[in-house]
Amino acid sequence: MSKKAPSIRRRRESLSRDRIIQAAIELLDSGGEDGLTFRALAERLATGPGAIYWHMADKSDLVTGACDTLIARTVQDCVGATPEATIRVLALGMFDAMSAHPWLGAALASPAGQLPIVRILEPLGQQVCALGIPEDTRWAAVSALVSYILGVGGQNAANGQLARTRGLDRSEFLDAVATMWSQLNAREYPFTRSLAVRLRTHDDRLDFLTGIDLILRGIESTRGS
Amino acid sequence: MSKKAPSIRRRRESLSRDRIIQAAIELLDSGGEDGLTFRALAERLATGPGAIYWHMADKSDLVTGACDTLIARTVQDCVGATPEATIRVLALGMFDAMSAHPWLGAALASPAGQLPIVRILEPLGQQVCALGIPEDTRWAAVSALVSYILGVGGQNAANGQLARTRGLDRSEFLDAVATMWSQLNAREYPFTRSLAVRLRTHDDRLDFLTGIDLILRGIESTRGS
DNA sequence: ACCTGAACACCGTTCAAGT
DNA sequence: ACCTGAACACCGTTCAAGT
Repeated sequence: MSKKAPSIRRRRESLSRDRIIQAAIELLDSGGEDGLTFRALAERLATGPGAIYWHMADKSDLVTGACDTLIARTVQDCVGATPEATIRVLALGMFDAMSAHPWLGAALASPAGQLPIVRILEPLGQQVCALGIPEDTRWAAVSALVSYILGVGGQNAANGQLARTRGLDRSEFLDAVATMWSQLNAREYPFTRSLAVRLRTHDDRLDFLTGIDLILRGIESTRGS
Repeated sequence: MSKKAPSIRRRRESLSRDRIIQAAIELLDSGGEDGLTFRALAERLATGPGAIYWHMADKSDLVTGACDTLIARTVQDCVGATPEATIRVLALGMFDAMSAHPWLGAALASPAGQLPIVRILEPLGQQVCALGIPEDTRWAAVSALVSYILGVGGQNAANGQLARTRGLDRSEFLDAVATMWSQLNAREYPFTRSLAVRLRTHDDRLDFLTGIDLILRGIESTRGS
């Protein structure tokens, strides 16, 4: 995008880690986890599978790079008026990123995602410190936030992948799950059945935020002790 | 194990869904997620890959069955003196199951895990109801608990898989992570660096329980509102 | 230094053929 | 009804060979 070389044919730019990772993200976005293949990636980059191995160690390196790029983008410039507000913004940013890239939740839960997770662990930890939480409960607070965010993300990813496999859109899928739940044995599964109704109308994003607020309240209640 | 046919050679019991799932669990336990293969499974059951397809729909069916069997075992007979105590027992049971079967966390976060998750959703939901939480915040409460449990499980699974790949035992692995964290840029990653020390000595199970208690306190603080 | 593409050792899944 | 095992269409990864 620089203006230095105005009308050079940019079709044959040489391969680079960044270009490869960008192409990997596009493949993941359009085809899910199974869509990322060395052969498909090579084709998209107009080269052979072997060329990619010159720049990337292996498939795990590819996934780590994709996660890292997206999380870095999500986390930058997240600020709110208070520590609580910033935590909410960070959490919502992750939620939205995982919604926009349904493979992200699963990838972060894989070994390849462990390094990128540090990028979200750090700012959350800083905000928890800013909340004035005593040192011995800081880890529990941050761990609860991170695990909750990743847990919700993983669930969304799994549901999205399930829906895609069956060729359903979001509301069709929710309807299918709701129907399945409402057919569960009434004596064994009263609670899950009672959720079935709620499922069709609920707002994922709002529910997610409610969960964050719940954890924040739990965190703040430890401040005095 | 019945006594009906005392000395029949039990080597050639015919295939069944249960026997296949049991073998699948053993394979997953010993070889991780990559260890479960139709060919390896067939060999262990002294048959061909095709035979398994007579009893199971596909690999996803295999994984769902394995998760379902383990969760059902974990959840049964979980009772405590109070709803809070029961929730703790349920959560710890899941934590221990995911520690004993390191592939379980990842499997539950995959599409194949969505059905088995209902088995843990239900008793948690029932206990949250028993806590007297108003209906409109029940879902947030249960969702926070389930997501947290699955999130922690997923992280443990990812770490375990990473450690296994590099042939490290638990303390060697923690040491490696702690070292990596302590080498992060001091200005960008002060919080993560401060965790590095703690990491070598912390108790996963205890930290997990602290997180559960944190969420429980958050839940209880909504009871009045 | 960087790329090519055939080849290797695997997968999940299918299916004609057997009993 | 249940099982066999060869065959198909893929994978990730390697590596001699090119430029």
